[in-house]
Amino acid sequence: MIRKAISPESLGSVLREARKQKGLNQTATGRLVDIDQPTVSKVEQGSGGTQLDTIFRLLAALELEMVIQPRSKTDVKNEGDNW
Amino acid sequence: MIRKAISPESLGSVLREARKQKGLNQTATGRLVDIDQPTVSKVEQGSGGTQLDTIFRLLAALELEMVIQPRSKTDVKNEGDNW
DNA sequence: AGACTTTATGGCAAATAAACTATAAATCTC
DNA sequence: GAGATTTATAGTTTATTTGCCATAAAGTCT
Repeated sequence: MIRKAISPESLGSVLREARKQKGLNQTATGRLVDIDQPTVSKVEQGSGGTQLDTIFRLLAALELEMVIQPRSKTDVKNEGDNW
Repeated sequence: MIRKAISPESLGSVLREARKQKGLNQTATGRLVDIDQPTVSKVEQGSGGTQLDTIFRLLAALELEMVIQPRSKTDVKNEGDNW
């Protein structure tokens, strides 16, 4: 479960993973927060042109939150099965 | 130091705080990653229309990283001074 | 293989982000 | 309070996102 998002692509992967773990498809996810399926698809594929608002909408739909922190050079791996 | 970003507005605040702590102004920050000053201003004010790519550029300029995690209902406060 | 579900891609219209430049407004400094 | 720096706002232009609708492509299941 990758959680660190260092680019639109990796963020897209994180969102896709989270969505699947919730057993949702793109259509259902989008419907929760008024985003159409093609847009969800593009975000998950890592479109850097995605608008910030769309990201926060998706985070809400997937019950996720964003944390901003200093770059951890060391901490490369994600200690993690905690979700 | 708020680090949890739950909306474009709070993300803007986090970025502004981080920028100031690095002793940078909007012009200098933007120059690091090819974003003009007015755009930095808008992001810090919380424009939801900001593009994701612009956010990652700014995170890079400020040496920050984004982490996505399950929403923590409890963890309201930010245990703090570690940055 | 065939039917069904899910995801990806395309065109169109409306809305808007960002660069650029300029300038107004706010903030700091002496 | 004047002067300098920093931030906010505005107009114009270009490029792009998104919703909408349709459809193609890929994946799943019996």
